[in-house]
This record gives sequence, structure tokens and C-alpha cells, in this order.
Amino acid sequence: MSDTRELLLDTAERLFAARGLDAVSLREITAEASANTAAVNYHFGSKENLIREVISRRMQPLNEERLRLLDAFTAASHGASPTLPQVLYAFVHPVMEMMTSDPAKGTPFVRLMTHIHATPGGVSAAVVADMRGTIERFIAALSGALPGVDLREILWRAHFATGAMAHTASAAPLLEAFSEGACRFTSAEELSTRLVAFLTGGFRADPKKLKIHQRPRTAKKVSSL
Amino acid sequence: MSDTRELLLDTAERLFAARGLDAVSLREITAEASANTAAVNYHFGSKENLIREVISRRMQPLNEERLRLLDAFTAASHGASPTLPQVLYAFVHPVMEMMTSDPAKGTPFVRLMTHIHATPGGVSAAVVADMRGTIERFIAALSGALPGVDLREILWRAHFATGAMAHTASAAPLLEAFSEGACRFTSAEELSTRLVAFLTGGFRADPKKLKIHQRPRTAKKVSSL
DNA sequence: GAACGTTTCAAACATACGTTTGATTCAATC
DNA sequence: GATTGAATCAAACGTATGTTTGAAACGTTC
Repeated sequence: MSDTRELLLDTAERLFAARGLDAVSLREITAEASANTAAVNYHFGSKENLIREVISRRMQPLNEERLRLLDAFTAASHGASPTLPQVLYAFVHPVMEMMTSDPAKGTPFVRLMTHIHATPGGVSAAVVADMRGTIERFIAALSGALPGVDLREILWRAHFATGAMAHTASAAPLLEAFSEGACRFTSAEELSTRLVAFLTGGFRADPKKLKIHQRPRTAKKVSSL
Repeated sequence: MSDTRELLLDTAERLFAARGLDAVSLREITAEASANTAAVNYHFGSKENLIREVISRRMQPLNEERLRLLDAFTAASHGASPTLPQVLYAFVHPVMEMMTSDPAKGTPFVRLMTHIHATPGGVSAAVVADMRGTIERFIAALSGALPGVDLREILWRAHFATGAMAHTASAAPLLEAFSEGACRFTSAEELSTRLVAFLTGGFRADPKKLKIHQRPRTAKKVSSL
């Protein structure tokens, strides 16, 4: 096996994440990888295939680790359903781990995924299809951890949670800049805890008990007389 | 004033959102708008200026509406700090309103913002700079609604919340497809309520009380003897 | 060490891009 | 109705893109 292939994947991933998929040319990738201009087309066939490989190379082990954690929690509680924080932790932590342990590889990937989420019709459909099994396992686990909650409600909240996680990772520099360095990606464990706490609170909230507009506004009218 | 300008903005917004910034050429935009190839460069100077205008055209009234709501809540409570749900509602609702009232315009814009969030270094910095005033007002409002909570913690949670909101809007089709039509963008009020409830729960959660890994595992060892 | 499949290479391919140009049309003003 | 400034137009500019090509270099295998 040539290591040019791996080198191309690494370089592509890094450049893609830094400036988006279309902003990076194959020439740039091959140049930075000290390879020939034709290298990408030789090893992957096309730019699109390169992109697919870049994604699936990280997505696959990521989802495996997620399911492994989910299984571990189930085993630890002697077969009972994992708790809500556990399910969320299994979903979130592998991503945070990827971000902190090797930001040079994690950041690109997560940012890439965000780009893809917001670009429907392209590679997006294929990626989601690949994840379908994992997603369904997690939806089932969430249902188990939240008995009595409507499936539709769970799907909505899972959607919110996915967004929080994705944005947290992909737009991290924005927060770091805005907070003037106060909010930084350091420990994966700390970050996961913080995020899981937030999401757990969100999943347990009851929309019916929410009060936004104060109801008793009649008193106001009286006092102005 | 020529209406070619407006038409170009509309067309650009729509195409950009559908396929990303770089994937759409000026020729495509001008062709679809039945304008000349040089029209964009005449009216806006460059493609980047076009992008800036596309964004700020929607971002400005959006942020004005957000602040208007925040002020309205403050006034309604006779000058007291708005409650947490109120602050979140003011931040979130104008976006949901935009999405539901005219999806053909709202979806493109939100998706565009997500693209920009995940592409650091480009237009991103300028956009965030434009929003700085609005952001600071909301951070202050959140601090007021959450007395005793560390500013750093508030910034993290605001980051999570932004992600949930952005993803909710920009990746809406993914959820609709996955739920087989069960989760759809219908009423802005319903959607805002659902999201605000989730975020309120998240903001009020205490990370210190979170239990993920069960602590007393010593009993296990004993039982296996 | 000859023959082989794999990998690399320099060079060129056709195409598409953002932008510029200079002429032309148009509506309003004097 | 001539003049003026804004708007549109067809055409071309230079550059960069993804991809293809055919020859050269490489490492194995017999």
C-alpha cells in the first residue's frame, strides 16, 4: 500500500475543513502532500470520491465508538436501559474526544459534516443513509430513557441536540474569539459533561409548563385609571 | 432604482442556500435572473460584496426584531429583567418566524449562515462583528435572567443554544425526511415554544449534579465472588 | 535480470470561472 | 430634441479548475 493515499486523505481533510469543500483545489491538495497533480484522480478517481472517503474514514469509527459506549452502559446496568445522560454522553463524547485529542484531525471533520448538513441534495443523503442504523439505535435508547414521551417530541429534541453538538464543535473558534479565550476546547470529559448537562436539561423540559407571555395582564389596565 | 439589483439578491440567496457559496457561479445567478453576465459586478462590484449584501439584508431586520422583542419583554415587566424563556424566545422566534412565514426566503438565509459559521476566516469574521452589539445585549439579558451563574458558563450554553437553533432551521429537511413527515415546519409559535422549552431546560441544568457513570460499583465485585 | 503490475511524473486537455471593456440602450433633464 | 448619467449588453480577458494522457520510475516475482 502506498502512503501517498493516506497522506492525500489527511491533507484533503485539513484543507477542506479550513476553507470548505469547493474552495480547495486538487492541485492545492496534491502540492501540499508533495504528490503529483494526477495523484488524487489515480488513487480516488475523482474529487467527489476523495470527499466521500475523507468523511467515511472518520464517520465509521466514530459511530462504532458511539454504539460501543451505548452497549457498555447497557451492560453496566445489567441489561437495563441506559439513563438519559448516558445515552447523550454516548452520542456526544466520541465527537468531543475527537476534537480534543487531535484537533488537527477532528476540527476538519466536524466542520465538514456541518457543511454537508447545510447542503442538501449532495453527498448529504448518502451520509445520512450510512448513519441510519446508528441514529435508530439512539432514538430507541432515548425512547427507553424517556418513557411516556411522544416519539415525535423525541425526534425534535434529538434534532436540537444534534445541532448543539455540531455547532459546538464546528464553530468553536467563534466562541473562543468572542469570549477572548475564556471558553476553549481543553478536556473532552469536561466539555462532554457540560454539553450533556445542557442536553439532559433540554430533553427533560416540558413545553406545556413553559410560560413566556405573562398571563395576568388585566391588573395593568386597572392601575392606569 | 433598478429592480435588477433586488432580483439578483433574491436569486443569489436562493442558489447559494441550495448548493453553497462556491458551488454557484455568477453566470448562473445572472442567467437565472435574466440579467447580463456583468450585472453582478456592475451592481455589487464583486461576488464577495454580493454575498455580504445577501446576508446583511436579512440579518439586520432579524436582529432589530430580536432586540425589539427583548425591549418589549422588559417594558412588559415594568423594567425588570426578562425571564430566561423570554430572552430565549426573543432570540429564537424571529428566526422561526422567518422560516415559516416565507420558507423560500428564510431557508436559504439560515442555511447560508450555517455555511458561514463552519467556514472560519472568510466572511465569517465580518458577520460576527456586525452582530456583536446584538450578541452582547443578549448575553447581558441571559446574565440577568440567570443570577449567580458564571459568565463563562453562560457563554458555553449560549453557544449550545445557537447551534440548536441554527441546525434546527438549516437542516430541517433532514428531520422531515427521517421522521417521514411527522416533524415539519408549520407554526412558528409552536416551533419556538418547543425550542425555547428545550433551551430553557438546558440553561437551567446544573452540570455538577449530573451523574453519568454510576459511582457505587464496588457491590458488583462482591456479588461475583 | 527480465517481465510484470503499480505508482509517479510532466504536460496538456477542455472547460468554467470572476472580472473587465467599450459600445449601446434607456429615461430623465435642461 | 440634444445631453447626460445610469443601466444593459455581447464579447473577450486572464486564470484556475478537474481530468486525461503516455511515458518514466519503482518494487516484486519468477
